[in-house]
Amino acid sequence: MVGRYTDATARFKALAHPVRLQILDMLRGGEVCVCHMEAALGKRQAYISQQLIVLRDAGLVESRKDGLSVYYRLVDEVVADLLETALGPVDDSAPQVLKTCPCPRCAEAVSEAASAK
Amino acid sequence: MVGRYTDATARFKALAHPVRLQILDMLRGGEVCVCHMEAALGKRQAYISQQLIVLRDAGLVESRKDGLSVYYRLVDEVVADLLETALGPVDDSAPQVLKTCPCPRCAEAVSEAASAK
DNA sequence: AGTCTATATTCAGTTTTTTGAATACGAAGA
DNA sequence: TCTTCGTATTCAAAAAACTGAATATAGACT
Repeated sequence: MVGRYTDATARFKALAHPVRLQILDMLRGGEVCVCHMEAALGKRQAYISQQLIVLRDAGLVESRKDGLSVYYRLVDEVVADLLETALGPVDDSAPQVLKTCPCPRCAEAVSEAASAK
Repeated sequence: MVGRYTDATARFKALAHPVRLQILDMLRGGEVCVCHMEAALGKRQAYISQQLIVLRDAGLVESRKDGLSVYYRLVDEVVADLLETALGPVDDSAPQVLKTCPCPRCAEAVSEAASAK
């Protein structure tokens, strides 16, 4: 009963940061690799990694390793609900594939688009 | 489009504090005066007032003056929704009337209970 | 093994937040 | 008007978070 507020506090604290919110917003559309975030946000990789650690320590995101890339995703529906309430509905107008992202997923999509020309 | 995350950040920042969360949780049951919070939380009045200012500046609560007392309430449903998601359903097991609260509302209720003996 | 690539961690300087003490303000009653 | 009561504000010291630079790690490829 005593940790009820401190748990929620830790969660909100992690949410209270514009870059971290932006990352979480990206994750609403599904899992995303770090290089993707780097390309999309225009921030240094080390910086993004730092914020991801904060998010993971707060129990908001989980990660999965696939080859060289690490993919992050939201932990559960509670997180998604908080984002929905705070940010509104998911905006999927942002591109899912980025030319400057080196991960296999993006590289493949980009080369396919090029050969389809 | 640019202030989208900074707005939400400010809101989360105000939420990211155990005492402020506890105050907001109280307000889920309806408006509450400052002296009530003082009695319920066991914190000094000045401290509570500080936290209320933070909550008001973040646009989470509003206040109403009635005689000597000031009553606070949640601003809108968005705030209530965030609390619902983060804290779970409203817990109305806590006493609405406190013997150590000097506001008219509580004083009256306490004296009634005494005379009903 | 050596190298490259994607990601993670450490560290220190700077800025921001937190907290408590002291004090100010405004309304109501004597 | 003087006092009391409930609430608000100011201030400074302590604690915490932010940010950027440098560096470490782990896996894949040659």
